Amino acid sequence: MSTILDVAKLAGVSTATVSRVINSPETVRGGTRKKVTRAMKICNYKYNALARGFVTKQSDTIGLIIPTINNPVFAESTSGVQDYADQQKIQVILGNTYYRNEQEESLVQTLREKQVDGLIITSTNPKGAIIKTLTDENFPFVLLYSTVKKGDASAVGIDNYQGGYRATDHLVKLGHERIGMVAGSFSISDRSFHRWHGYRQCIKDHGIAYDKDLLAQTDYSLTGGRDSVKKMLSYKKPPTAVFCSNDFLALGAMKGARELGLNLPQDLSIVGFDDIPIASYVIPELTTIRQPAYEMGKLGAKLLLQCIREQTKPVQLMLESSLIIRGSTTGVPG
Amino acid sequence: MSTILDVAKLAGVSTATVSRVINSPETVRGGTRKKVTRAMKICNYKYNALARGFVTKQSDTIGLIIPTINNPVFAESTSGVQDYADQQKIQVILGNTYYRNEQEESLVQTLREKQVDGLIITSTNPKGAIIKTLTDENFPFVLLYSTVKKGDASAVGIDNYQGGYRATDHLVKLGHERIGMVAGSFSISDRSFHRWHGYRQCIKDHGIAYDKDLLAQTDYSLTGGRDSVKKMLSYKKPPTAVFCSNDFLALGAMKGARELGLNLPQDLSIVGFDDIPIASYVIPELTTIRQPAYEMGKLGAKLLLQCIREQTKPVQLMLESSLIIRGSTTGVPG
DNA sequence: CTTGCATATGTAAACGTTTACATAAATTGT
DNA sequence: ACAATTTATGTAAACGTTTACATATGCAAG
Repeated sequence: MSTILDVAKLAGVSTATVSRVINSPETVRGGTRKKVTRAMKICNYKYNALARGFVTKQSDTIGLIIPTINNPVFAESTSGVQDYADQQKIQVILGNTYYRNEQEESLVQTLREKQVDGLIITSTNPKGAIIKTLTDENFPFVLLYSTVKKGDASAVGIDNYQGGYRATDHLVKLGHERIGMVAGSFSISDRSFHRWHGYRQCIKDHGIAYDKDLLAQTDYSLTGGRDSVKKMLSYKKPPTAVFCSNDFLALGAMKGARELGLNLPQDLSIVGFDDIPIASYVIPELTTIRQPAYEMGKLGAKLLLQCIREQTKPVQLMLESSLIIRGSTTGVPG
Repeated sequence: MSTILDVAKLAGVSTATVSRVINSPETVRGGTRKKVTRAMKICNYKYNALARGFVTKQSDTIGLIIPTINNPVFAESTSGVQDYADQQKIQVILGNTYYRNEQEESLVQTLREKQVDGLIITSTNPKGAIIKTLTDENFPFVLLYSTVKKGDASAVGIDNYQGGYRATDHLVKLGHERIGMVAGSFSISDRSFHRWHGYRQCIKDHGIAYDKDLLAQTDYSLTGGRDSVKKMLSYKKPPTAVFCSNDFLALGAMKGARELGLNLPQDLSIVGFDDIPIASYVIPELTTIRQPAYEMGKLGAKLLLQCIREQTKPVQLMLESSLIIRGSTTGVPG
């Protein structure tokens, strides 16, 4: 592979000049520029961005750490991050934690060794040591799907408590009193925990007694949703509605309910969370809390680059989520 | 940030020794090793993998280029790639082309400048100039979701023709004679084209006349599927079954049909392609051609690393796909 | 104790850029 | 045509590792 030096020799100029035609062509006279570009063609010169990163100490690369790319909501925000990064000529290294903290830790370390300029993290434990170290060492990063409203880490997220409250409120208003919740494991995601808080507060506010049997914690999967709901429906006093802390769980719940012979939504109302694209394409269409995943990713990337380039102060952005009422929820029977 | 040199000074050894305790600790005596690790702690030494990559000329990074991470089937193979890479201590830079050839080209270039060790590409145009250049310059890469059975590029894929044939055959065997196809645009994906070939050959083999009005080409999306099928169903002689060239299209078709008041599957049988996770969670459950996306990704990554490390000859791997019969297909009415 | 050998450590160049600074060349005004 | 100024180009060091090679150290056998 040929280097800048080869090009320089061939063109009869110095390496500095070649570097200049690459990075600021307007500063080199037309004639020389032509000589140089011609020389580059001739020796099929390929720029080495790694070498550049090495000297300038910026790699023009950021790391994106998410639980799993297989959840459409994370895929969506990943697109947002990538699109913004692409526009800014930045590359994105993607890593999945599968909700495992050690994996998150090792990813952070590896990516930092790779000299990424910053990190966007959907953390499994935003209050934990990993994030704290990052903050202490003043490494640029932003939290995505964050639950924090303030602090010394930049973050973008939605109000999960509010989301949970709204979802539950919708069910209560429809007349439901036995409302179950199928949540992602709290130990794995504080988002789920906040959503549950909203749920709990809402039923309390409406004078409905809390029944801990109506809370299931499971992994964020279709099967998790299905199995949890089936168990719940087997109780002597089954719920007439369930709030699921993401759409996968909700879709799974739909299936579980049907496998038990229920009609939807008459026999069971279901609310999801996220509003993944497929949510409006199933029957009944899924009532859900929409969160602006793509925008979140885009904004997160924007914030990170700001933080990298201008050393901005940490900010926490709370985006609006909204209840999308579709066909999967209806009044309580009878 | 401290460097190897700082550590070396502090420990009273040479940089070479420090480098050795990092890369091959067994070659340095216990005492020195301890001095060094202690010094590393003290100055909070952080390894610089970029600098390493610069000198060793390998970045331990590969690029993964896909049409869009928002299609679950690509998300699935991406997981496969990442899991294998992770296991091999390799990072993955992800890029979306959104089925645009120029985007593919610019991604390939940028990633090569970033000195990725190799590329995994789900190409929009595997016979085009981009791939040819890569081959000519002997750059390590493997094609994913490839349609090619042989050639001088490594590739892994399935037999899309066979998939299309099987899907159609299933419908024919059920008694359908007016079978539509909702395909992804041929100009954008030769996979879709191969699937259509299978479809065409199959109906021919069964003596069914080909009706070009029963072919829709659209973008690979839920709305694309919905709109195409609605148009088709508005014909004087509408199809009684449709084969969709991916599951998103099929799910969209389901919705479209229902919006027209049809009952599924009685009024319209639908076959998809991919078997994305949600396919078995909708009602009716989607009959589809399953392709082993995760395995494909994993295998692609494995192949690529082999190619990088051992300069292996190009190989083409054809994985098995299979027809998964579920509830979305049934006999022709009457 | 030596000698010889194996093993551990040190030396210094190399990797391909960028960039501060120095110098040379072109341009302007007189 | 010359000085003064502006603009273009060259020089060389720096970035943080690795690694071939040279040297030093430890150890075993005589």
